[in-house]
Amino acid sequence: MPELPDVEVFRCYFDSTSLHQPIAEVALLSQDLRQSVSEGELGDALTGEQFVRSARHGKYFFAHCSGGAWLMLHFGMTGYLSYSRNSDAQPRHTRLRLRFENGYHLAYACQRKLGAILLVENVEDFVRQEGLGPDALDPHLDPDSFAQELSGSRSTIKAALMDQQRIAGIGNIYSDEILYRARVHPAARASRLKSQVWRDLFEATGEVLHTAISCQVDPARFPSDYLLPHRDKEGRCPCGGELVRRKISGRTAYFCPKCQIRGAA
DNA sequence: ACATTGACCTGAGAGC
DNA sequence: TGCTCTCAGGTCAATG
Repeated sequence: MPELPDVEVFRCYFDSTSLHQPIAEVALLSQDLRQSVSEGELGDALTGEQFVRSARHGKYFFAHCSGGAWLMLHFGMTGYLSYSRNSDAQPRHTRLRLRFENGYHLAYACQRKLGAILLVENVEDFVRQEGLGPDALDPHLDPDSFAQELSGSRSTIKAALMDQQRIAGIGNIYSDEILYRARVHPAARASRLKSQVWRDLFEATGEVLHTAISCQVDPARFPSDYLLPHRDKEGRCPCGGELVRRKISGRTAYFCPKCQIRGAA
């Protein structure tokens, strides 16, 4: 699940629960995530310290610790955070648990082990090392640089939007929504799109991601003319037509062939 | 050098 | 009920 809007909602949840609280204990319950530090390293960096602020780049979450280190969490396909009073109320697939001195726990849960837990020295270096593109909601991102980043791809526009090295934060779900709002066919070749299409895609990206965050990524709260509430096998496009479900660039895409004709072959 | 494919991991849901 | 099969919103190594 977790794409940029999901991670931003996690970040706000973290800020409202876990900032400025002394950390009493660190428990790493699985070491076999996609990437992980050891429990010892985590304990050394976090125990007795507190989180002073958080950050996000694309789908990556960072928490700055008073000792100087940043805790980096990536949520893979199934990760989330949960803050609770009792450790027995913790989620089933908790991989990391922090106990604060106030008695509450913050759990990082990840059913499939495709997430990551790392310690990094600073966010900018990490982003550079990973080769991540600008965050999709970076206020410095403008329509021209957006178009330039993506039009260099020889792939489909859907794959280009999901390429974290070009623009960071967009995954399978929100690429579908952005393409739907901009009325662009997901299999359109990125290199062939016209400048007006790029402007509409840029605008749709900001609108879709901001809307998803303000809806707390709850599909029931999305505007009804969005694709997401209808994005399932039986779903129909708000225009009344049938949605197509098809693998495009290796991922399952949902789209309306009547509405999304721009760039179609 | 670039894009595409399959593997990674676990569990839910469909179909028999 | 229980078994097998397919699929899932992310990434990365291997392949073309």
